[in-house]
Amino acid sequence: MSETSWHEQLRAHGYRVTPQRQLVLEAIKAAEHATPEEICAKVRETARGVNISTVYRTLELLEQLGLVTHTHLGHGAPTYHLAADADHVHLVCHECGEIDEVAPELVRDLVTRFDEEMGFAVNVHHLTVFGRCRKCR
Amino acid sequence: MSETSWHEQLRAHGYRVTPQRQLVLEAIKAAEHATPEEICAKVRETARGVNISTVYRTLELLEQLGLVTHTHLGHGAPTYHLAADADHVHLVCHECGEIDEVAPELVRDLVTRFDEEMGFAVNVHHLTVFGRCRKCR
DNA sequence: TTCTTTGCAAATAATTTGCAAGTTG
DNA sequence: CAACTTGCAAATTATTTGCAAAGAA
Repeated sequence: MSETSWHEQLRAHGYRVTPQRQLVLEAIKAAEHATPEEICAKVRETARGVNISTVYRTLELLEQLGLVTHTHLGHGAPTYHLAADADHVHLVCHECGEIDEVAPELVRDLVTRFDEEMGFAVNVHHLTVFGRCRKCR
Repeated sequence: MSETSWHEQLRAHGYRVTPQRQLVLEAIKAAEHATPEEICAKVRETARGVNISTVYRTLELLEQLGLVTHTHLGHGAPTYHLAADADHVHLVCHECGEIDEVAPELVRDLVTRFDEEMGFAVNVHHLTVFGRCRKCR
């Protein structure tokens, strides 16, 4: 997504472009699997701080606009990604906690099947599959 | 699972059979998709109360013994099931929140594929697939 | 200038923990 | 009775909300 594209996407919906929103989006770009708290910390490293509640509000907004997505990799806080980078499925090992990312092709049949057999459109970006990895079996 | 079987399973691991543990297990049996808070409330309906921290500790124990499992059906608290009843995959609609359960056969190919291609053993009980249901598309 | 957004502090929700008192085997 | 469990209250963690001040268009 280009630099200006999301500016316009915000404005088109009556929202404003603010430094805080830019900083949060850049932090998400820079970090894979960042929780709200981590995003907040990351922003503080490089610039003036952004309040944690602003982070929450910004994430909600960016997700609603389709710029970012989130998934749950465990018990704690959800993790956010750029929607453009999110085209993968997460594998999480219950045992060692390792997180792996695999191509969405691996679940293509599943998506097709759910669609055809029950009219359910799977959100692949949100999909996290738990189990036991090769090393921990 | 028989009445005595889990008693022995507890004892075999050095744990004790207590009324609280029985009540929690029965509440899970009676309710589908119960959160810790709901389990606590359910127990209070029918008998002397059980403290919420006891519920948490009991759930952790029962899960560790393989008697119950949990999954995440949304942002809030996780939901627990009897492991014996948990042989299904959850579908959750982002839009209307409806929760559906489908047979694990629908994901059998996925399980096989992850196993063969990456040595990853999928925990089907924990699997929740988010998306958009027929009505909300 | 007008309407949106932010920061801050306080409110909620979801868990977890320490510890003395109660219970099981 | 010794070891395990529970209840209770307090501490944590994650998230949300109200509101006045600051900022974008």
